[in-house]
Amino acid sequence: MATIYDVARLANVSAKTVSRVLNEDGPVGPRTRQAVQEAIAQLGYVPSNAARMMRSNRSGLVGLITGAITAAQEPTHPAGLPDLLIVQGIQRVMADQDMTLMVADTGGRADRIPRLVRTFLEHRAEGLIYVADYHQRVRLPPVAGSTPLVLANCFDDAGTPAVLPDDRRGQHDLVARIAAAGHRRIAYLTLREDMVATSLRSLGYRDALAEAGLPFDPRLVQVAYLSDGEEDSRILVEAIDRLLELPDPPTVLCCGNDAMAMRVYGILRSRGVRVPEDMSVAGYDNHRIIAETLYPPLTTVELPYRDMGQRAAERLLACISGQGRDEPTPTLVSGPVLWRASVTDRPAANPRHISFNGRSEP
Amino acid sequence: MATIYDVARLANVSAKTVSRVLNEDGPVGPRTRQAVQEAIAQLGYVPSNAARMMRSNRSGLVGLITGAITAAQEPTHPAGLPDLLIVQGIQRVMADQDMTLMVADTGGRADRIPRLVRTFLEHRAEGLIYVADYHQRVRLPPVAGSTPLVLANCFDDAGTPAVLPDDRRGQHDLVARIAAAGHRRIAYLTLREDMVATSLRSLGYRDALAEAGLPFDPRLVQVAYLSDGEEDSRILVEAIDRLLELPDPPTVLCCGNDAMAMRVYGILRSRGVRVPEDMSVAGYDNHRIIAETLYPPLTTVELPYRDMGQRAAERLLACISGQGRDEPTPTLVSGPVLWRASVTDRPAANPRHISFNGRSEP
DNA sequence: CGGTGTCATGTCACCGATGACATAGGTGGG
DNA sequence: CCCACCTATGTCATCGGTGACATGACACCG
Repeated sequence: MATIYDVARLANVSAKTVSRVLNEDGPVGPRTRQAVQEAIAQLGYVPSNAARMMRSNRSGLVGLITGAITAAQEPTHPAGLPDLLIVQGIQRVMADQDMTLMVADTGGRADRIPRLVRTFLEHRAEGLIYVADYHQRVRLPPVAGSTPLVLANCFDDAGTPAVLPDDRRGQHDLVARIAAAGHRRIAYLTLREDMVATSLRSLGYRDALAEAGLPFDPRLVQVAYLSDGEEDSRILVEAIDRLLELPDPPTVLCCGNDAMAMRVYGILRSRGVRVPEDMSVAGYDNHRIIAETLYPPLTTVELPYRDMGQRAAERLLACISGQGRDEPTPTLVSGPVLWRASVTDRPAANPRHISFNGRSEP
Repeated sequence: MATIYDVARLANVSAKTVSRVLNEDGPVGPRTRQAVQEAIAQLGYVPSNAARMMRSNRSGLVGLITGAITAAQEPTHPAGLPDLLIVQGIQRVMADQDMTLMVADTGGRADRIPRLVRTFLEHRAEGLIYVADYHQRVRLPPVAGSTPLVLANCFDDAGTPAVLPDDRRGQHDLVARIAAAGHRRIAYLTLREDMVATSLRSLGYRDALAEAGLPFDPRLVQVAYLSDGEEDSRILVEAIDRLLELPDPPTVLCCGNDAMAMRVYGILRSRGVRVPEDMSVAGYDNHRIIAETLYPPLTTVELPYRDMGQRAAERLLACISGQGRDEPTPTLVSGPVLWRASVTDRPAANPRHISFNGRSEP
């Protein structure tokens, strides 16, 4: 690859003059500039960032560490790739700032993180972002040096700047909206209990009930986590059957995520329960391919991954420029409720108790 | 950040000796090595890749350009993010080779590509990969210099090395398997006709019919592309209704992708047609969150994105090392048929003609 | 006991760009 | 008319590593 000296020789000027043309530094005569630009074009010269960096000490690089890319293939996370939307949001902000994003993937193995961090430090990344695939607590090895770190979709105990989804508020907004639509018996099928999102959303659910003046009925809350295996839908089936058999059954099922809602559609149909005529269903995540393609389209809450990425990027840039005071408060990001046809606006006051028998259709 | 000279001073040796310890170059005395390592640890020293690169001329970087990350948000591509799996496959191979992947996103605007390429060249990336979000023909600006380029999920007219899904074979394998299961009337609901995948898969469909000794009936092939808008499901509904009204209706519907299959489930159910008892359904892509979560689970063809990424990465590495002769032949990658419960293994020989009336359930 | 390796380490130049400073004309004010 | 000043350009050192080569201290061999 051609160097600045090759250009200088071809244009019959000094390397410094070429540098001036490139960076619009000091004054350059019009015909000299012309000659230099022609030489650059002719040689296909592209300046070397490495050499530049040695003097300026600015790499223009930001490192991103995620388990997202690889984790998506693991059956552990059936939800798939939504966390990559975070990467998207980050990428966009960085591109606007002329920063280049370097992406590394843990391959699902946390023990690789130190090596990745080291690689980024070798490239003198100006900051690092760690993106988790779902809202969780993490414990990362300390980053050597003064390179700032921001956590996205996760947090730690060390007060590292973090950007998190506002699960409590999201579930609250959804349930509040559902209550406003006239529903009084609102069931909640939760994800695994040990997930951060589950406990936060449960709080949001109760917040909204209280605000709406509705009583909290523990029988309406069921843990119905589905991992990948098919047999696990048994848990979900049983949970739904229990709800349907209640003397005063719910008129709407809020699901832990959209994938669960999709299964719920199938299960309800196999019971002869129509969605939304007999039973409304709501999800969480706004996993669009599901929510928009299902029939009827699914009412859900946007999990604002892209916004979170954007906020994380902005927070990191603030840290890099040194302006951002290192407030340990996590940034909470909330998304809107997306009201679609899967939840009726005026539920029947007292829906008839629906009988069913096994999996056969009515 | 500490330099090699800081380490040298602290360890009372020359910088070169530190370099030797780091790279296990020439011989170093045991106590000297010890002292150097302690100094490195104490200072948290990390060597600068930029400085290293200036001499060795090896950056260890590979540039990846994609519209994937941003395009996923656009409503144009309801399929979402599967192409990111390609990135995943690439990432894995590169990590194994101690290469760092730099990812840039076009934000859906092709006019940004030259700038991104330039950035990568400034960083002296040793090779570039362009990843498209669906199988298509592209036209990229030429990459200045001798930096090799590989196309993934797309191809051009210039003979640039490319890695592509074997759509023809995939559809063939699926239809062949379905025919082997005893189906004789196999319908095909295609994606948009102008897509590369559509024409290739149509060929595969006909290949398989011919092999199985089944006649080709043009009435069984319907263009049923669904873009994002809801009203477009009308096209799909009409296509299905036409098929159901045939005097000799199909026993199985092959869909252009899994998302379409998901809609087909809903439409069939609204017609009182049971899946798979009355009608089998197959998809394409193995979009796992759909295929595995639907009830019944969806028979589909794996679109081997991850493999494609891997192959693209390997091909690029071959180009970089100069071994790989620049064969302009595209690499075709095929994925397996995933046989699940949505297609019956022994269809009724002559399924009764199913009557329906509008959207009401039976 | 001198020559010849080998080991352990140091010296120096160089990779490609740029900052600090120098220099050579031309221009205008006092 | 001379000097201060601006414009256009060049010179040189430097950033942080590493390759090429040098050096000093032993050890081994004939």
